[in-house]
Amino acid sequence: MPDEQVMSVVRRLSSRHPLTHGDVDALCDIPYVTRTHDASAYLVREGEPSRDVCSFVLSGLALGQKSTSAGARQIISIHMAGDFLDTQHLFLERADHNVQALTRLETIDFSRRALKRVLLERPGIVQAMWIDALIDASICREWIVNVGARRGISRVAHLLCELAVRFERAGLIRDGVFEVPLTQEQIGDAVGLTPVHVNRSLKLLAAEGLIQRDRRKVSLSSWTRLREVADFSALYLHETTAPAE
Amino acid sequence: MPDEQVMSVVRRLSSRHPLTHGDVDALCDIPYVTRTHDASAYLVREGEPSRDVCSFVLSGLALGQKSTSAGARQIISIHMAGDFLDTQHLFLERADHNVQALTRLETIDFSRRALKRVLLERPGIVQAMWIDALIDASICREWIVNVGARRGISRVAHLLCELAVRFERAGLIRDGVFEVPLTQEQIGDAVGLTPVHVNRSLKLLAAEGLIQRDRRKVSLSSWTRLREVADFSALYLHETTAPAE
DNA sequence: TGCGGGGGCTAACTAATGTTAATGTGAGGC
DNA sequence: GCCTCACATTAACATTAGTTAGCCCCCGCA
Repeated sequence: MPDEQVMSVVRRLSSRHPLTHGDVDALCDIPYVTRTHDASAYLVREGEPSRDVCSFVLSGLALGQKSTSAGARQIISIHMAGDFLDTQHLFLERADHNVQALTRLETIDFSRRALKRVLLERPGIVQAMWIDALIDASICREWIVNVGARRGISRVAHLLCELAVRFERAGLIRDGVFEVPLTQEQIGDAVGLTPVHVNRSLKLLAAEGLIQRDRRKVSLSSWTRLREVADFSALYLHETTAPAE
Repeated sequence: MPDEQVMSVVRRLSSRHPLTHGDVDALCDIPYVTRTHDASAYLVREGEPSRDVCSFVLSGLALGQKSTSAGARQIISIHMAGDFLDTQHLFLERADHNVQALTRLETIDFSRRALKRVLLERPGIVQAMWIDALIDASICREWIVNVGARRGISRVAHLLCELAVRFERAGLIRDGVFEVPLTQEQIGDAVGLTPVHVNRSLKLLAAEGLIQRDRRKVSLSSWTRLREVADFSALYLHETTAPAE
């Protein structure tokens, strides 16, 4: 009988591509452990050999990030409950970015070797997992657009829109309110702005009545107008089940 | 006997992961046609269903790009001889970005359905192709850093470094000189700057003696110093065979 | 309860980049 | 061989975003 933790992995993969009973059984046979990481612990370091595990987030948030020689940090991905952490390194020998826990983080760590073996034997799992990795890459492309082609306030708004949609899907929103557990400096690192300018932008979004804030809790007062400012379209998230408007 | 065009695909995939004779035979059995696209022709359009072919570039350059509602265009990838064009949409139902020929472009177009079937039957090909897609995604991450965390002149320098390494690998460099077939406006669209600022930056790089320019022909006068300005490290390209320094 | 520190907030100033617009220049068409 | 057009170049000016710095507030901790 599969345990509940592995079932959340199965649910995720099934949402990407249908799995057979055999697929599910094979997944359940992969050796794994669950782990807890403290906030700000590093799971993966740029330049080091890929880990011998592949992690799936059960709770908490993690960040992907790289640094420049000038000391600037760029956040390149945000991972939440229900996301894999290592799909981008699954078949690469060396990590090209860091992965760091943002909050206390619970993960399932599968044996990478066993996972790869199962993948290569099972077309359904290959497709599900590959699709998952492709969607990560699609998000990455949208981030290039966000950071390269939009002005400050839109970048911040776009990040909020993306988090709202993804948190909603992950069940992290209660009564329209969600917590963005990023400091304003970290938001800046994600969208390519300084903390001061992030502050200005958030203040402006609130003043325009698009969002409401209380410390790090955010609620979206006008989804329509926020989307507009953010130039947000959920197409790039490739959700098969359309999220509520 | 496999023809020369398909062999260039085999070479590419073999460089990612070893293929068996059976893998090669299977690849050669996939139905394909070769096509020529005029400069600036669209191959893929954002929002449309994925094409029923998967293309591999034989010659010419292609761009991946998205637009914002404000009318700005962001180039998100550059594809040259030896690159696949569709790995990012292979298992997705809808295109999330445009793919456009930058120059006259020759491609091999494989039947997507047949390619997927062969992939799912052959672990070696899955790995080779998946690795190829993962490296595309790694480049994408570095582009986020470039556009989000570096100042103008470094962004331009970084793009030149990347093109130099990739062109070298694709055999497009003669006597240290290569042609960047992008207008300065297009360079700007790739690195998130206006054409005026790209011009300023190129002029400055030339004045500092890091590059030499003659129209769109570029040669790197000081690879070491250019790398330094660009904050360039080739790690993210995941080349297994290290390129000459 | 007092302290210490991190993060939020704001202001004043600076620097980087964008905008607009005018001019130059080379390549291809007729 | 000239015209035309797209692109490159440059300058002057406008705007956005970065920098520096100080204060405040909340929270955890002694």
